[in-house]
Amino acid sequence: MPASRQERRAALLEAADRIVQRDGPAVSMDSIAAEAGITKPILYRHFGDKGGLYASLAHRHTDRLLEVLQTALAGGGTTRARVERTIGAYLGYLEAEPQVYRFLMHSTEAAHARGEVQTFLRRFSELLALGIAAELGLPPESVRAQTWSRGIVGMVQSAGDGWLLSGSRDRDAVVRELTDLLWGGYPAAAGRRPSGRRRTQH
Amino acid sequence: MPASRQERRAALLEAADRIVQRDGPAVSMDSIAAEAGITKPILYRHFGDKGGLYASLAHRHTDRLLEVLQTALAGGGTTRARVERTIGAYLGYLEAEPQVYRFLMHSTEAAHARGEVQTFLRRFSELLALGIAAELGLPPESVRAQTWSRGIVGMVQSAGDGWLLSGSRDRDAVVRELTDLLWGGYPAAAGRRPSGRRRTQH
DNA sequence: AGAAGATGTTACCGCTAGTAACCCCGGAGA
DNA sequence: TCTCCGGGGTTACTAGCGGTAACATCTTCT
Repeated sequence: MPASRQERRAALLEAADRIVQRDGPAVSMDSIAAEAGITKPILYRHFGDKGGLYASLAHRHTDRLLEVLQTALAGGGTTRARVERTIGAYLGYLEAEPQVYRFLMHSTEAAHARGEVQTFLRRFSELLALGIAAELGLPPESVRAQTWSRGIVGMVQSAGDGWLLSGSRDRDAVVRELTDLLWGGYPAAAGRRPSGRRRTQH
Repeated sequence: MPASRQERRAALLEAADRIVQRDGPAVSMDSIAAEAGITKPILYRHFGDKGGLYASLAHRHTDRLLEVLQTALAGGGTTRARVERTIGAYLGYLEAEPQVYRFLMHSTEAAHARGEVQTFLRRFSELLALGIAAELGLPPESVRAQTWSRGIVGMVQSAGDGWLLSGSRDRDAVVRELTDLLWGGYPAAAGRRPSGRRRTQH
């Protein structure tokens, strides 16, 4: 029955995932073990500690998401098209798996998974920074590109969060709004208005 | 000795703050009580539970920060000047009190304070949304303004985080970079480059 | 067959959040 | 002066958690 070590581990993660989705992230190791049909020490043999388990759990999800985003970003088309596609992919993921997202981002008890999420954000951010730097003809280590990429990542993440919270309205509309924002929509719109104090600046 | 109930409470928060700054956020209620020179049940009489204490603790800081940001945002000057001033105020706060910031945002154990931080972000975001809507002549409940404001808040927060992490370089440079990003610096710079696939788009 | 090692279990430890029960002391009423 | 009473304080406890040591069992190689 024990199959290979890898499969066993995968089965355990599967069980852990199931019960976390059902009972929320504030779940005891005993419960997880029970759901998997085994007892605690086995979990510890496989994952070291609770942090390790949650990290593995988070890793599966973030890895998949990273791949999706990477693909969306690397595809063809204009810069704007690629940005829109990537933001859309991210929001699509949120829409498809909101409970996973909430587990990763907002679970108060799953602070252990935080590290994986940070790593994910950092990795994607670095990726994006390289893309931006290349596109702008800046050196790959350009701090400007890094600041921008971190900012963009945070922007999409935060806006996506709010979007998810306020009962998902049309996804594409949000994607377009965010892209507009990146494309200078804010000062442009303000400059166009009479109440705006100045015209387009630079 | 017990002074008024309010003062007592403030003194307790002061003590809690002290020990959290010193020993990190993963601190037991016993330690906090000891630092305050009393015992546990008193803490519970004042704050209900650990979550309540951490929430109060967070509230003091977020309230102060919110006021700072509100002031910076509401001041005079061009739109861009006000944005720059507000971002600068935020980064200045991070620079001045990094350990407080880390406690609020990244402490794994202080997940209890999370709620307060969320509230803070939401409140400021709503404030900003109103400002944006007014400036753009949109209705106050405009979802576009809301998406933008959430996005901008997240952008600054995330970029600030990265900035703090990578040994604070010049703050004003980061402020300018972020403002540039909001003012359409990304497509503008990309459009100017030969490697960009197209000219300014839109 | 028998040793070795993986796999699983029971039973425990130490620590933490949270609480019940008591204690002590200052003041009001007789 | 004695007594009652209420609020600030403490001790001592419970329940449940993460984590581990020690024991049992089943497989497999020689």
